[in-house]
Formats: sequence, C-alpha cells, structure tokens
Amino acid sequence: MIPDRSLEVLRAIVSDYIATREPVGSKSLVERHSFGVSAATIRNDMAFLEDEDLIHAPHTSAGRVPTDKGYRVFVDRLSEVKPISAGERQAIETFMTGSADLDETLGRTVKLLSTLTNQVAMVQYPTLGKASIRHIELIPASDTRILMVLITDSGRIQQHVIELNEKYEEAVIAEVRAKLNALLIGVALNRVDEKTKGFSLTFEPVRRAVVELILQNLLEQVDANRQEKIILAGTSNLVRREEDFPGSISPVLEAIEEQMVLLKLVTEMQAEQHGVSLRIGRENTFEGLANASVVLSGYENHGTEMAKLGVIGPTRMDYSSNIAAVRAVANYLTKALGN
Amino acid sequence: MIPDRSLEVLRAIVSDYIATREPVGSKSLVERHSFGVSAATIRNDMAFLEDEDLIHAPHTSAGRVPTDKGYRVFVDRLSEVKPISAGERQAIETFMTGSADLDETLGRTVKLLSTLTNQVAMVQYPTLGKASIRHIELIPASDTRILMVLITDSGRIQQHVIELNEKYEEAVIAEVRAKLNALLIGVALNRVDEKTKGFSLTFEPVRRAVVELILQNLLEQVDANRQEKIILAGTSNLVRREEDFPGSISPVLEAIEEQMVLLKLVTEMQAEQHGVSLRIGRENTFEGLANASVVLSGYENHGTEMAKLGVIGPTRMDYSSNIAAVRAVANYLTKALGN
DNA sequence: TATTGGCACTCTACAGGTTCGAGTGCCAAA
DNA sequence: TTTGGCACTCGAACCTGTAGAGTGCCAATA
Repeated sequence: MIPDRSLEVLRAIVSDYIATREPVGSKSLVERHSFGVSAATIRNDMAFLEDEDLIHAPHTSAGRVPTDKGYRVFVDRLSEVKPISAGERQAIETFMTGSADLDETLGRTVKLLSTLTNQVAMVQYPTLGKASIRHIELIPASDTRILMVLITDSGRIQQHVIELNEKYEEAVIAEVRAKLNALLIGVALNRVDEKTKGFSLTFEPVRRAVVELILQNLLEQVDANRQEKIILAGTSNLVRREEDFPGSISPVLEAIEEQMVLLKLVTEMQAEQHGVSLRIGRENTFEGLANASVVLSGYENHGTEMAKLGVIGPTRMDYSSNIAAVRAVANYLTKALGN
Repeated sequence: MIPDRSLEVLRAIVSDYIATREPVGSKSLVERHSFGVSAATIRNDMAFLEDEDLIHAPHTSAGRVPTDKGYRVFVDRLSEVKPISAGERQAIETFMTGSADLDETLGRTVKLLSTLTNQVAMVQYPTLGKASIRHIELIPASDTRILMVLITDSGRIQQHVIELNEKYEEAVIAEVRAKLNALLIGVALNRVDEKTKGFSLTFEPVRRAVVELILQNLLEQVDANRQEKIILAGTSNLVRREEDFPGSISPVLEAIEEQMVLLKLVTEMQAEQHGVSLRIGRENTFEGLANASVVLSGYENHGTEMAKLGVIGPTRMDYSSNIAAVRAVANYLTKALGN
C-alpha cells in the first residue's frame, strides 16, 4: 500500500509537472502546496515513490517527473474528472446540431474534439454490429456499370459501382434487384453470406455470370461494413506540443497517419471497459507511441453500431480535461446519431 | 541581362544549397564545379547576383543562399526536368492499376505522390466542368427519408439523404423520379437550375411541398459539385523536413490542414498556365507558406472535369525531381480516369 | 576591361571553463 | 516519524578563445 501522504505528493507532482513542464523538486513542492510538513519529509516520500517506480529523476540532483505508471495511478485513483464548462457545453451543442449525413456529423465531431482538447482527435466510423438490411438498390450507371446502394436499418447508406466487362440487359438487373430484396430485407448483415448461397442458380444459366458478379460485389460491400476507418483532425496540435515529445514527433505522426496502427489500437482498447479508457505511454504496444497517451471512449449509432472516438497527445497531458471532453463528445454524438 | 557565367554560378549555388543545406561560399563553389576561373572572379559574380536579389547572405561573411527570386530564375531558366526513372514509372503503374472507384483512385494517387516525392502531397477532387446529368434516382430509405443518387456522364456518382419531416407516399417519389429524369437527362449541370424553374407546379398542390424539398436537395447536390475538396498525404514528411523551415513548421501545418487555404491556393494557380505551375516562398499569398513552395499540375477526369494535384515542401526542395513526379502522376491519373 | 592573388577583416560554430542554483541523500537530533 | 543541516551533484547559463570559412577591396596583370 502507498501511504496517503505519498499519494498526495504524487498528485502534486503530476499536476505541477503538467502545469510547468519542469521536473519538480521537494522545495518548490512544499512552497506551492500546504502539506504541513517540511521539505525533508517530502523528500522521504519522494524516495518511496521512486522505489515504487511512480516517479523518476531525469538525472541525479534534478527534480522528479512522473513515470507512465505514476500517471496511471494518478488517473485511476487521484484525478477527478472536471465537469465540462458551460462554454464548452455550448460549443458542443452548436457544433453538433444540423447535420443529417453521417460523414458530415463525424467530420464535425472530430474537428470539435480537437478544438476542445487542443490535441489530435480521432473518430472511428461505426462498424457492423447487429444492423440488418433494409433495402438494396441497383441502378444502371452506364452501358457497362451498375451502381449498387445498400441501406441498413441503422440508417447507414453505402454505394458502390460494379464494373461489368460486357453490356447487360436492364431486365436482368430488375430481376436481381427484386429477388435480392425479397430474400434479404430484414436479414442481419452477418447472415447475408449464408442466405445467398445458391442464389445465382435461380436464374437462367446464360445470366448467371452477371448475377454472380453482382452478388460478389454485394458481399464485398457487406464486408466493407466490417472494414474500419478512422478520421483525424488537429494534427498540427501535435507540432505545437513538440517539446513534450522527447526525441522527435516524427514517429508519432507516422503512427497516426497509418490507419492500421490506429485501428489496431482502437480494437485492442475496445475490449477493456465501457466508458473512457486510457493508454499511457508505453502501455501502447506500438513503439512510436511510447511518449503518447490515448484517451478513448465508445459511442453508439442508433443503438446498434458501436465505435470509438478520442484524442492522442503527449503523456504529459491534462488528463482530467481531456477525459471530460472525450466523454462529453461521445455522449453528444450518441445522442445526435440516435434520432 | 544576367551574364551567362553568373547564371551558371546561380545554378551551382542552388544545386549545392539543395544538396547540402549549407550556405555556399565562393571557394567551395570553385572546388566543386569547374568554372575555369578563380574564386575571386566568382565573388564578383556573386556580388552581382546579390545586387539582383537572386542570392542573399544570412549574415556578413557567410556563404550565400538563393532567394525566392533566385529559385524562380533557377526553375524557369536553368533546371532541366529530370525524366522519371524506370523504377518510379514502375511504381506509378503498379500503384494506379486496379481501382474503379473515384475515391479510391484519388486516395492511392495522393499516397503515391507523397511516397515518390517525400513531400506533402495533395489532390483536388474534380470539379463541375462541362459534365451533364445521366441519371437521377430516388430510393426510399426509411419512413421519412429518401436517398437521392445523382449520376453524371463523367461517371461521378453522388448520394445524399433527404430528410422529410413527414411520411411520404411512394407514388409521389416514383412520379418525381420519372419526371426529373425525363426533364434533366443530358442537361449540363450548370443549366439544371433554370431547367427546373416551375417544376413543382406540374404536381398536385398537396404534393408540392415534398417535391419542392426534393428539388431543393437536388440543386444543392448539383451545386456541391462546385464545392471543392482536397485530400492530403504524407504530412509527416513535413516534420522530417523541419530544419528547412526557419522558425516553425506550425504555420505550414495549419495552412495545409485548412481546406480553405489550399482551395484558394489551387484556384489562384489554376489561372496561371497549363502543365506544371509553381509558387515559390513568398509568391504564395498566404503568410504561413512564406517558406514553402507548391508544385501543381492539372489532371482531367473523362476529359470533362478538371482538377489539380501537387506537392508542398520547403522552398529548398529538389524542384526538378518534384516537377517531374507531379507531371508524371498527373498524366497517369488522367489516363487512369479516362477509360 | 576582365581577371587575379593577396590581405585584412568579420562572423559563426565549437570547445572548454566557470559559476550559480536547484535539488539530492544522508545523518544526527528532536 | 519528522526535522534541520550539510556536503555533494549536476545541468543551465554564461564567458572566452580559437579555427575556419567567407567576404570586400585593391593593386597588379593579361
């Protein structure tokens, strides 16, 4: 167990360090906070915290800096999440109102989150979930191309152009369209595959090639629902915080520019818990993010699809504000998508 | 007029500076290039170039660095555009094949361009142009929502969800769809507005409100074709070139993150000339780009729509390689979209 | 007239040295 | 368990001197 006063000292060290970016020493600590004990006593506590690997001295005879583990204890046990201010609430509300389109809503959300936190913000597109098919449309787009539109009951709409290598008869398209809808409306996305087994056999042999091609494209689209995507905003905030990244920010920028890394990150953290989850420094398995922290929260789309949104910043970030902002934005987004 | 040898000296200064990032002095200049004259003579030439504001000394008794004007003379009169290498050609071809979708093609293109040049790459989505309507589709998406799909003869497909505040009859939708197509197929986008004047009057009065709403959404979509969009890749390359941006790269990052700035830039440069066009340093009207250069080229979508693509990097960039890459990618993209 | 070698001068980058102050660890006393 | 005291450490800031690259100018030269 960590004694109470030592925990208080840790809290003080973290908040001072976040505020000043200077390693904090025993003397300035007692000056700024009223512990009711002398600097020497604090030094003993600090020695204890150092033994526990919660703080760390960049070099002999320097002040102390929180370790990743120290930040972790801080956020888990010490920090209170600040309620967001009236102004922020106001900002969120004006920002989120009046956009019907999923793309636009998410675009605004990510921008909002980055403005609110002054960090890099990310929003994951909603994924599959329990959604089912509401409607499938096939529209001739040119002599050899067909536009396929897939509408799910979560309100998501996907479009895709199918390239045929030959001309087609409109009648086939109409027939396929009718049969597909009859077969699939109300069917959950993850059951489309089994439902359409043998589908092309219900057509005349000469038409089966075209039907197969359309079906294949449909399955791809259904699957693309699983394929995930993340949008970003506020990359320049990273540069403004450059001095918080020892070494270089280059690896961080590379990491966040790489969809795969972010997706992996999001998926890993998905499992952890509901509400806001955190990765601090080296808790991120990806090397490039060793000096970065990630704050994530889930949000819902129509109660069926689930995805994440959050911010990335230096380990030395204002956790309580950022957690509050991420939580608030996730709630508002869920509300905005819920209608 | 600038004497021939002085021009040669300028060329040597620019290429040495690009290669070494060091201000270049008269002595190292004669060592590396064989001018057949002594350093003292070169110094006279350099004094002349400095009078002409083509080079500039960062401080007394330092070597010289090209000014924006110096770079301009260099690219306009001195540099030969390197033909791209076989490897690069290969890379372009593998990269560009096998994507039907406009979004995906442009996404690949921008990634390719940034890999090729190691700079920040940008691609503007094609704009209006002379395209006309091939087909309009209206699809019920839920009780109160309709999906509208707009297909142009340039092959672009746009979708948009129309939110009605009340339930609608499917019959109205079918009627609107039929009449719209009868009226508008083959009509140029910029003439849709006039063509649809009084359109709702051909419907029963009780249905006019719905029709008006749909029409209004259609006009918005047509107009959205004019609304431009730019995608980026390789932002982290900017950070890797940080030392080439005196002061900070922060303003540059802000500028390129701001769609409006880029769009303005692209539009301004549109007018200038066909082929590759360039803005060097302060030639960019935007202050944040004072130390950046922009290389742009136009490309075509199906011969009708026209847009730009290019790279942004430090003024001290390898102009000939970048110009060659931008030109080549623009050509390949035009070809890829042309089918 | 254009070119050259020479020379005195300037400025930066770098290395070494010194000082200052914040901070530490430890110990003996309270 | 807390405290004051003390010797010690280390980095930041500052100075100083030197080496090297570069300049401008001038008188001599082709």
